[in-house]
This record gives sequence, structure tokens and C-alpha cells, in this order.
Amino acid sequence: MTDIAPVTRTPRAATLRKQEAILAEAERQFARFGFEGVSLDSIAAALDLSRQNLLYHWPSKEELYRAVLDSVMGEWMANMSAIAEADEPEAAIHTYVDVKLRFSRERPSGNAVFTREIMAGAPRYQDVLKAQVMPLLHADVERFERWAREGLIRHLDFTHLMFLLWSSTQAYADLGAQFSLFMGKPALDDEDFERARQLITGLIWRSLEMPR
Amino acid sequence: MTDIAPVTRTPRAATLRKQEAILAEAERQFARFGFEGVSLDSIAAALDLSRQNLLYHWPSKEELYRAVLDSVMGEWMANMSAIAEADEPEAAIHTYVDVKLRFSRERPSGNAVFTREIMAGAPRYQDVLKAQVMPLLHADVERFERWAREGLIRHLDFTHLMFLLWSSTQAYADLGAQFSLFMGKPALDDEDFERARQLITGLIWRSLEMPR
Amino acid sequence: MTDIAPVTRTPRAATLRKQEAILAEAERQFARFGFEGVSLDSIAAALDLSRQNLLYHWPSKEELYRAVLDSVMGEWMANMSAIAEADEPEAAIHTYVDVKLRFSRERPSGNAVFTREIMAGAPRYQDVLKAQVMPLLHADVERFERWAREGLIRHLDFTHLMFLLWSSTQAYADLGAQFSLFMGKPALDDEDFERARQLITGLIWRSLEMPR
Amino acid sequence: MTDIAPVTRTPRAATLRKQEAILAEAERQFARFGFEGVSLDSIAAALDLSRQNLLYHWPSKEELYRAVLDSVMGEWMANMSAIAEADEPEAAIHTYVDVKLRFSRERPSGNAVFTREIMAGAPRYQDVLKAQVMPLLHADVERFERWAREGLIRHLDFTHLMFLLWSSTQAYADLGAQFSLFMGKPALDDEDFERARQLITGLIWRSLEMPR
DNA sequence: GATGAATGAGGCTTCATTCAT
DNA sequence: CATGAATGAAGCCTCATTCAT
Repeated sequence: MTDIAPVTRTPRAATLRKQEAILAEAERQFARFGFEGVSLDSIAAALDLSRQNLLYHWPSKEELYRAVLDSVMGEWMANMSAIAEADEPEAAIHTYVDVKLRFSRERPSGNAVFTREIMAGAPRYQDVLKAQVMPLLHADVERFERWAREGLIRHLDFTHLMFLLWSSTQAYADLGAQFSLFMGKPALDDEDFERARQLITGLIWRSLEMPR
Repeated sequence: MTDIAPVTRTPRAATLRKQEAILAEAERQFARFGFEGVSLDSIAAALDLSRQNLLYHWPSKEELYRAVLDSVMGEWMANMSAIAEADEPEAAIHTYVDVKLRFSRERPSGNAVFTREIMAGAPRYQDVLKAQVMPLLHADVERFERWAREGLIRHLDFTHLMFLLWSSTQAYADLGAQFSLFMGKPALDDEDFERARQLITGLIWRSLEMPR
Repeated sequence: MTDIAPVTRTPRAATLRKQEAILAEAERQFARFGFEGVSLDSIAAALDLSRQNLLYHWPSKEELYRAVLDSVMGEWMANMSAIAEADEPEAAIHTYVDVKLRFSRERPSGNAVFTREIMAGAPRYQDVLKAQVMPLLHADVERFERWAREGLIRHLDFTHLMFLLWSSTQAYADLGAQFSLFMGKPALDDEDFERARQLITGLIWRSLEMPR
Repeated sequence: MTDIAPVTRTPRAATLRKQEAILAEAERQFARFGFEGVSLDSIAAALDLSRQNLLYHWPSKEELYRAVLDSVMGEWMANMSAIAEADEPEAAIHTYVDVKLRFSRERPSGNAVFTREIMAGAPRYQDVLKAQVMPLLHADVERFERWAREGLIRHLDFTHLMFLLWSSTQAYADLGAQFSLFMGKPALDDEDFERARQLITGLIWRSLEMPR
């Protein structure tokens, strides 16, 4: 049996594919060099497009940048919703670390764009951050506190635990290049992520679990 | 009777003070906006200097940038040497977290300039990073491994432990603005850092200490 | 029984109406911002059309611009011919002022496009101006001079009289916005034009009429 | 006796002369083509300067444009103050026409820049127009009305008389090129202005003077 | 008729740097 | 030491126009 390929691709489809390619390249570059460090020319050149062609698809550099963040945000929120469903602390920690590390592994650039934006004081994405990310984090802290009150886990400073959880997992995206350099590898591999997962989960859970 | 002139400061001294002011402002701005996001004009304006005056003290923007990193690096190495002296694991962890967090508290901008440089793949400071920071880190990992072999601590993946230690502490510099926003404060205060210290130290030590 | 379809308009008619709408909007914008100050986009946007659609009807921006001038010119010449028929000086002055002011009132934008073109040295309409407008003006001056020779009016410098007649009447189109601002009104109304008519006609005729 | 030329010109002086040259050229071009119709490049090229050198002296195109208007305004206000001193109607009319025409003759470009700005709805000079020009005009109308009440002149609609006075005199600047074309001359000369002066003054005064 | 896509040209502005004083 | 003047390079963006559908 053979695949029946669609005979003709509508122009739409080609355009969509192109826009995704642009978003991907933009994400890669913004991740490394930040908003100001990237020129539309360098994105266009990497894709063999003209600079104006980029601006045909987005009205401005800033719009393109926000589109990148929107795209990252979209995938991010989809993943994070999985966490909210965990209804038991140990599973929650595992899921959390797992999801965050997987995101770092699969979309390191997306992660880094976010980190850079936040480091700059979120001059271009404040609104979304406040409206979408912060509430989620607050809910997480709440949940841990409830579990602590219910005696399911020991009481820690869950706010700072969250900070640690976030920063330590996303470092594998943002600082991945230097981590691998440090380990003398060309890039982080599955094993590294697995070790990171075990270490972080282990560390946290050992401090959270109730003494028997 | 003669006027008692105020002890005149040699031009040298005034110049030095000025250069320090420039370095400080440059550090602040590079931290937020990255190398490309900062213009010499904006640094000069913040100090009420002329753009050319800046370039009188450093031959180019890149030199100024490296001078900032050098200055951060200097203080950093001074602090870190204290750690190397700790000859006992629990003290080492405490000192490590302590020193790193204090640095995050006292020189958040310096920290952030570093993080940005590393995220970009260290295009302007690779040499120093490789020659000075990496060896230090390797030595640290070595030390923990020795302690583990000597049965003083449990065996963990010390490389990744280092990653966690670094990322979780320096987040209080790089992401401080968003952390405080999350907690509804204008800025991080002593108490926040104390809590962070306790949480991180506690977490790590509980996983490291040998079961009695 | 069959559906009684609404009398379908031929494509022609719809097209014509559209072209007129385009011309009208172009006239309005060229009047305020001049040839270079207007983009095809801004005209298209005001009409809820695509930029390319405009260029479907005219081959280029300049052609559209000339079409606007042609349209203005057409109406203009139609009006002006009425004047030529006046065969008596007092009626001529009245008609002249009347027609010019009515044009300023009814098609202020058209007037302004002309003025702008002339102020720029008529780079895009020189040919028509020389071939059509100038001869008409010359004829007018001629006519007044004939009447003066015939003793029907006093002798003035009719060339400059024409300049005054033109400039003072068309100011009510070109500078209308500032005139109404000066008078504290949202726009010039019928009364203003009536007063202008009386003043200008009065002024001129008082100087032209023979002493009894 | 010989002129003692200053031995060295301070850089200041050269700079000032240069800025004046820029202003003059900008005025000339803005007069013909309007704000949008002029590029900094074309101004710079006419003066054999680089585009960036222009922007060294003014921070932006708009600032340069406003500087032109400021300069025109300055000379204008200086001239107009002479008028306010006339304390007798006939002299006032003479002075008014005289001053306005002289301005049209001596600074036609400056005049035209103003006219263009006004035709566009004064998007870049509204504030100054409202604050400085309008009050002056109102005062003039007031004065004529007082003279009429005092029986020194006949009563006309002085607002519209002002409109006529302004538009008819400044036409010799704005439309000068076409006027001379109409008369078959390369340019307007002294005689033309003299004739204009006599016609306009004559026309107005004949309608204003009291019957004996 | 109409529109999505693309592009070359040109415009304004920022910026690092140089030079002369 | 410091600054006024100048400039080349590069960046973002607008715009008219073309092409294919």
C-alpha cells in the first residue's frame, strides 16, 4: 500500500511551512543573542530569504519576537496543564521535573528566549507573564501547601522550592552549551537528562517525604 | 594665615573613581539588555558624560564590556577561593551556597552579565571561562567525589549537583526581579535570601549526609 | 414560480462606482498630504480595499494622481465656460467670484491638489496647465482690457487683478481649515461663503465701476 | 583704511554658518515638495554633505523642519510688529500690504513652507500657530473694527478682509513661479511687486475710505 | 476582477568610532 | 582630559510595483 500524497499543496500550506521555519530560526537566534542582538537580516540570511520577505509575514521585528514567545508559550501551557492533574505529591514532583526537563531538552531555544525576556525585566511580554504564568505558579505553591497541611509532605518554603525547581531544570536549556562543554561532550544527551531528572527529583523528594 | 586647601585628590584618584562609576553603570545596563542592547550613549547619558569621554577610558565598546566581566570575575574568584579552603563536606556546602547567594545579592548585575554571556555561547569571554571557571568547577566535583569515596557523604551525581547549586543560587540574581514580582514585593530582601539559603542547603545536605 | 432576482448591476457600473470612490479618496488625501505624503496603502485602507486592487484600476500611483487632476480639471473647465459667456463686466465679476467660491466650497480637496501641484512647480501636470488653464486666464485678462478700452470699466492692472481674484477665492478651499479655526467654527458654512462673496465682489467692483 | 578681518574663525562660527546653510536649503526644498516630499539625502546632496552630518546638527528630520519654521516665524514676527504700530487706517493698510509683499518677495520659500503646513492641517506646528499667529490676526481684526466704530473707515467684514489680504499677498510667494510663467517672465521682479502693491492697496482702500 | 506573496529601492535613525582641537 | 564635529555601517521600516494564481 502506498501513501496517497496530496497532489497539490495549496499556497497556504507552503506559506504556513515557511512561517514556521521563520519562527524556528528566529527562536534560535533570539535565544542566543536576545532581541537587540539579532537582526532581521541575520534571520533572513539563515533561511535564504530577503529581509523584506520576513516583514511581509510579520509587521515588525517586535511582532515576530512576540510571535516566537506566543508559540513557546502555547506549547508550554499545553505541557503544564498535565501537571495540574497530578493529585498526589510524589507524582506531582516527578511530573513537574519531568515536564520541565523535557521542555528544556526539546525546546531549549524557546526556554532561553523566555529566560532572556525575564532577565531584561520582561519589557515585551510583561502582560502575558503576569496573566498566565504567575497564576499558574501561585496555584502550584498553593497545592504544595495544602498537601503539607494535610500531612502528606513535610513543610518547606514552597515558594523557594518552586524557584529552585524552575531554575535548576531550565538551566539545562539555557546553560546547556556550557554544561556539555564542562562535561567534554558536544551536546547534552538523553543520559544527562536522565541523571538530572534523578538528581533533582531525588533531592526534592527526600526533603519532602514524611519520616516513616 | 594661609588657606587650608582641602587635600587635593590627584587626578589619578578622580579618574579611578570615574572609571569605576562607568564600570558600574555599564554592568547594570549590560546585565539587563545584553551587549548589543546597550549603547555607549545610554551609559554616558546615565552618568552625565559625553559618549566620547567613555571611549577615552576604553578603546572600544567591547573592551569596556570585557573590563566589566574582568571586574566581576575578580571579585568572584576572590570569594570562591574561600570555598576551596573548606575541608569538610557540610561546611563546604554551607559556604558554597552562602557565597553564591551573597554574590547574587550584592552583585546581581555582575552575575547577570555572566549568565547572558554564557547563554550566548560566550562569544566574548570564552578564553577566560575555559581557563579559570571550568577548572574550579572540576576541582569542586573532584572534592565531592573524594569525600564520597572516603565515606563522608553519600554518593550522588556531583556534576549535576553542581549544576543545580549554580543555577538555583544565581537565579536569585538573574531572575530576582521576577521572583520579587511573584512574591508581591518591590525587591528581594534579606529574609528572602535567608530562606533561600536554608532551603537549598537543607535540600542538598539532607541528600548528602550519611544515614546514622 | 421563479425567484425574482434583483436587477443585477453590470460589473461595469459597480466598477465605475468603485473607481469614483477611489478617485474621491485619493483626492482627499493628496489634497492634505501631497503626492509623496500619501501611500497607496493609506488610500486602500480608507476604502477597505487591498493595495493591489488599486493598482488594478490604475497602472501606477502617478497615473492615479493624474486621474485625480483630470477629474478636477474636467469639472473645473465645465464651470469656467459659464464665465466666458458673461458679456458684461459687472456680471462677469459676479459670476467669476461666484463660480470660483462655489468650487472652493464644493470641491475643496480638488482645489488643494491643484494648488499643491502648482506650488511644487507643476512637475506632474505642467502640460495640461500650459495648454488649458493659462490660455483661459489670458483670455480673461484680454476681455477685461477690452472692456476698459470700451470705457465700461476703469483701467486697472487686470493681470494682478486676476491673481487676486484667484488667490483670494481659492484660499477658501486651501486654507479653509485654518479660516474656520480662526473663526472658532468646526467648518466654513454657507454664510461664510456668502460674506466672502460679497466682500470680494464688492471690493473689486467698487474699483472697477466708472464714476457716474 | 582697511577692514580688519578676524584672524581666525572659531569653529563655532563655521558651524553656525553651516547650520544656516542647511536651514536655507531645507527651507527651499520643503517649500516646493513638502515635508514628506523631501528626503534628508536630497538636502544633504544639495549641500555636498552626508545625510548623517545633517542629523548631527538636528536630531531628526522633524526637528529640522520645525527649525525651519521657527526661523521663518522669527523673521515674520519681527516684521509684523511694525504693523501693530500703525495708528491710522490708511497707513495700516499700506504697511500691511507692504510688509506682507516684501516678505513674499524676500523669503518666498519660508512663506510656502508655512502655507503647505497650514494646508496639511498644521500637523507639526499647530501649537505655535495657535499661540502666536492667530492672536495677532484677531488683534488686527479688532483694530479695524474699532476704526470703523470711530467712523474712520467704512464698515466691512474685516475678518474676510484679512483673509483676502493674507491670501492675495502670499500668493506672490507660493504661486510666484506660475505667475511669472503666466506673464512670460523667468521670475517676478520689482515692478511686479510694485504693481501688486498698488492694486491690492488701491482695491482695499477705495472700499474702506469714507465718502467725502 | 481580485489577492496573496515577494522584492528592490529608498528613507529615517542609531551607533561606534575617528579626528581635531 | 575632554569635547565638538563628522562619518561609515548597519538596522528597521515603508512603499510602489510585479508576479502568479
